[in-house]
Amino acid sequence: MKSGPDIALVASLVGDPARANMLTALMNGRALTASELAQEAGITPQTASSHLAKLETGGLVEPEKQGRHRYYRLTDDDVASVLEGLAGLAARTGHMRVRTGPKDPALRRARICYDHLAGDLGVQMLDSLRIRNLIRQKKQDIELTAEGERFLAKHLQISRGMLTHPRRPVCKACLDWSERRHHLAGTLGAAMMQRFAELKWAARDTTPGSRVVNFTRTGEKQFAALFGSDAG
Amino acid sequence: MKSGPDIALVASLVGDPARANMLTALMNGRALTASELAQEAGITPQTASSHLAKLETGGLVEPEKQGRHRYYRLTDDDVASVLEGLAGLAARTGHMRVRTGPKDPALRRARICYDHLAGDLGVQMLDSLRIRNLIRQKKQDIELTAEGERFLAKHLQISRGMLTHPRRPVCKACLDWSERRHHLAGTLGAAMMQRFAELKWAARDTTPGSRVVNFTRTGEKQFAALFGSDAG
DNA sequence: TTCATGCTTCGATGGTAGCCGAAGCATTCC
DNA sequence: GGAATGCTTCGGCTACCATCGAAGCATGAA
Repeated sequence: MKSGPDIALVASLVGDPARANMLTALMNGRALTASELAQEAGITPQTASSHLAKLETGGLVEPEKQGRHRYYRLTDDDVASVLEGLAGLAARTGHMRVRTGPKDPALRRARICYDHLAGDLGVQMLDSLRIRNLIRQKKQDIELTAEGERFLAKHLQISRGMLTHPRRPVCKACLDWSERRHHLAGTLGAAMMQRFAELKWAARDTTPGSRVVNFTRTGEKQFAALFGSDAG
Repeated sequence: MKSGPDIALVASLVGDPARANMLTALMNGRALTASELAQEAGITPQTASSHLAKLETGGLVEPEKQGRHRYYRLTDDDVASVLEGLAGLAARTGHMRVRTGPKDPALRRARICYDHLAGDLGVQMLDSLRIRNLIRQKKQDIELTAEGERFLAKHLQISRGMLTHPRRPVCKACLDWSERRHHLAGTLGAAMMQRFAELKWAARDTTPGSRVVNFTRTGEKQFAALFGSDAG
């Protein structure tokens, strides 16, 4: 009767609390074992196994066998993007998973979204790039300008060649759930986040499962110098 | 301990097939009544009422009372965007929602879309009108040409004056889910469908809740003469 | 008023899916 | 080899929720 993609099937996968917790845990881009995901969701391994099998056939996660462990990761950042979108819808109705904890402000300020920077600083960065014509954005589509290439090479030692990937766009807009605006995804978003880490500007929170990104004092300065509202 | 929006709550709303069908029906941006949505989802009004209440508190749809009808529309395009994202994920796993039934071929051929003709014949009709310059189409916007007015008056006894409506456009392109192309909506689309019925060219299927439109033998001939690929 | 239509609430039912205990493979370590 | 770990499969239990019939409001028509 109806045709078109079966969104109910995918949505119901995310719709279960246990699976949703697993997926959210995977949003930091790292692969986790089945046991870790079980613990994250607060269920027994056998139940988790069932859930993970469903997520796998649904194409949301991908397994990687390693010894007697089975590591799972999100299939790609498209999945992450949809999850962030859902988070955005949930956020504005005020429905949070649990009461806002002490880490919440930090999470809103800077966090990992799959493999790129999200939160206040992530949005701010994309804004800055756009305003200074380093990228050109048409709704969801973003492309790097010649100026942008020079900027990246000069300040972050990122060359255009590093960013090419057979199945992933260089730039992509990802909707930020805490800011309700876009931040930068794609290989460029990933490369920049990686560079921030390498330069010791920022580091992921050490507590396992956390998505918080902590900026160092100097990192924050450097970041502000490049992408601050009064930069350029 | 967990923070962040409760994505499971929102996702589970979309995860139910009936609700997903309703939401997909609302994807064209138009508001539909509760009954229409019930019919779209293939459920009874009382079940639909329950679903719509949930969708409303979940912030996915917004009601608008009008007389004794209750029109629902998607809250905004953020919701639509997330639904598209989910559709994208579902599409690449090859999971389509195809409920094959005995009526299915008939439904694909000709059916009611709100109050106008949809399906293969609906798309064919719009194509024919466009090719013969009876209408002028710019993406979603369609306008009737002078030739078109003459054509309608001559062959279907439809005058321009019958089509004016305070809140509804004369012509509009409506995306056809079975053909994935546009068919004709608006007051003209409705008037033409009504005329087909009056002329006994076609009639809606008698089974309640069905959207199938059955063409009579002579009706099919007349329709083909006007809008067939070799017509004009 | 009386009737019809559109929608909602209530109550009961049934199917489905999440959940865990127990057992079964697979891999690694001793 | 045997033991331990990580994960999966199987079976049965339970809880939830979609579903519909019947009845109750609200609005509009006659």
